Amino acid sequence: MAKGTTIRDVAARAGVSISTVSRVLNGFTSIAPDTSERVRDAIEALGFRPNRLGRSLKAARTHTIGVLVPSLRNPVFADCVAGIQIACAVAGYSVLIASSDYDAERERAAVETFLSHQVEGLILTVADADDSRCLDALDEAEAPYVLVYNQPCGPRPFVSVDNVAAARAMVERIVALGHRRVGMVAGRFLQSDRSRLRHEGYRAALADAGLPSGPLVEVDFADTRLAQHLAHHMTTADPPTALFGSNDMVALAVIRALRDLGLSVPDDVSVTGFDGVEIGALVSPSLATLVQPSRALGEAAFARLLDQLAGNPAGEPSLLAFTFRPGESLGPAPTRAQPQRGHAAC
Amino acid sequence: MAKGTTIRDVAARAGVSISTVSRVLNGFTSIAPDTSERVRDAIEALGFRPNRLGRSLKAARTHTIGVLVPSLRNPVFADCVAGIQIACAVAGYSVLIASSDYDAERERAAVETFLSHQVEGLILTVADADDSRCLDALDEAEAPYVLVYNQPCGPRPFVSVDNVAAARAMVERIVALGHRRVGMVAGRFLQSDRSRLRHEGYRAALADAGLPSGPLVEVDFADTRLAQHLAHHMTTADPPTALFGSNDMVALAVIRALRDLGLSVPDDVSVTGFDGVEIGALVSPSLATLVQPSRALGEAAFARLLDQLAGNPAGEPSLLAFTFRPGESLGPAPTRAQPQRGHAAC
DNA sequence: AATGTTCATGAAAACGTTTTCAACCCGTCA
DNA sequence: TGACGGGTTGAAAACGTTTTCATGAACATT
Repeated sequence: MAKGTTIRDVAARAGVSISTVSRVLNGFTSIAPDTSERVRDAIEALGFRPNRLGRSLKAARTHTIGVLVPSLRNPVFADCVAGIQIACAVAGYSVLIASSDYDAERERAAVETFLSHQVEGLILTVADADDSRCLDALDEAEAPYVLVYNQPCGPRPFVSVDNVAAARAMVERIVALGHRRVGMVAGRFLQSDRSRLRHEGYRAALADAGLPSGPLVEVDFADTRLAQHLAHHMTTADPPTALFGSNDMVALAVIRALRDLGLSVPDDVSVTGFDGVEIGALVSPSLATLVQPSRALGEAAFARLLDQLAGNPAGEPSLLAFTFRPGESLGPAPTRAQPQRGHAAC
Repeated sequence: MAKGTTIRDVAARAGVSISTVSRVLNGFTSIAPDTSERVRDAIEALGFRPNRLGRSLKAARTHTIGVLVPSLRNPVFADCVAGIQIACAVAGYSVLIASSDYDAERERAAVETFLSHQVEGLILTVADADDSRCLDALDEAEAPYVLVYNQPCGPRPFVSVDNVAAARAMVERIVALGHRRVGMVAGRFLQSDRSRLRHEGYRAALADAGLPSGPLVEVDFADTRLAQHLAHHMTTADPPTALFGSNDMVALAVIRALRDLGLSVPDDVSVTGFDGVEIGALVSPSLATLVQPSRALGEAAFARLLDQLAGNPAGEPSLLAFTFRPGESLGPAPTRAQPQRGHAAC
């Protein structure tokens, strides 16, 4: 296709009008068999590829959605996007993608761009689904969207697991193994409402068990000095025997940091994650975690969006089931006889 | 913006023609200050957002690129896409994304879709850059593109590391540690020309050292029965003492499989990877690997594409530097006294 | 006072489609 | 034979922009 073959060229070559070409392209009305064939030949010969800009402009349908996630570098989002892609490919939708890096301003910018592209809908994970300028913008523009991973209190459509219940389930398992002092290492609450909700579940589970909340360490998502932060809490008189990571990436970093501190997982400290990224099962010690069905979440989000596009009302809450995945990183609480210290020498 | 505010509405409200609105929007020609302000007010009041379809159609510029990778679930690609996204955001480009799942037919389909969207260029990783229908299609359409990770023999523009040299460097380090029998676990050659090139480097390094090539295990990317395949090779009379994985995901799976076989890494068998995905540094044993600058590759690919779009000629080869990252998975060859067997009992 | 020059603006064409409307050709039915 | 109807087709409008061209006004130059 020599850089700009248009429907007009096809029409000329086939000796018909552009209307006819358009018709064989979209094929709803009846056309004479030989005409159809001539047109098809011309299309083939010229390597004609319809220009979606023209088509979309006229038809007011782009068959394109926008997907916004905090970062593709967290496998949980990459997996979800993969799910979305699969569903989109099947349904004939294209995907515009952007990452916010957990930043509200970049969320805004991305949404703005998506809207100018006339996407038919959006799937997104935002920092805070109950207080989000970009979601306000979407509401005002009356643009269909579905949140994924976010679990707002408000009426916004979302697909996720029940974060509070899931975190609670996780912590209950920790407690059941005899741990009495359980800390949490969480992604920044301001950057992740999920982190906040999981903390809520964590506290509830501990409260139910009559246990105090352990230390809470809030960390940035790409924090390289995690060991230092942890050291502070692990060298007290009564350090936690288990740490609940608000997501798998955090949990894996925690395990690494503990090892750097000379602590053994799970012999000295147990660590659990949240998300169920595939890699957690491959590492050693394997990561005990709470599995979200990431790919299914993506697919469900898209299905939900299609529903909205079809004009169906919002529908039910869309909470998907989570599961627990056991792993070597979670063991019974160590006997209290000899609390471990951070460094052998002191 | 009430679902369809157009430049015409803005013009009407501001009491000017649409040409004038367009001009303040794009702002190259001079306009009277008060006119400009009135228009700007109208835009603000109506929440007007220019429709890119119209704009792109007329201007023949979409400011959009297409990105095609085998799978976002492999962090090496996710990282690269993240790099592309950063560069795109800076340059004001939008990103259409698709995954091929290592399948040539899906590569075709994705490229076809991208072209119909009138992307200005593409960045892609294909199964085989020297024999690819989808690249042929791009060449024929005269669409600008840059390969990333692929390293074709032919004249196609690419950005990557030198796979052969990098694999060779990796294997030289293995050999330097006393390993005499080095196997390779590789992604399917048909699905990954990188895998093929790395195998080439592996063989060259062994040949240089006067060593025979060890067993080669080709695996699918989502192979769950890796342990079975490996068992076959690890239970011979003279099993390899080191395994070179063609990428980090494979290497991590190998480590896991070896553990399932009752073998210790690195005491019984050393394992190395290729890619340098972040997670490899977090796991235990940490993965010795050859680091590709994935994010930089993405950024460089986009820079290169921009160059092409600006009409600059192809330019130099674009081979980025790789580095070696040590890790616990690679140790000295075990003394040959007592070759390990797969299972304790037999 | 006549003639340029510049500046600000509007009218209209154009981008590549889809879609409405009308027209034509043919055969069928009364 | 004349009206009717279905099956095919074309002409032209429309989608929301950008851009060319033309116009008029204000101003400076002779």
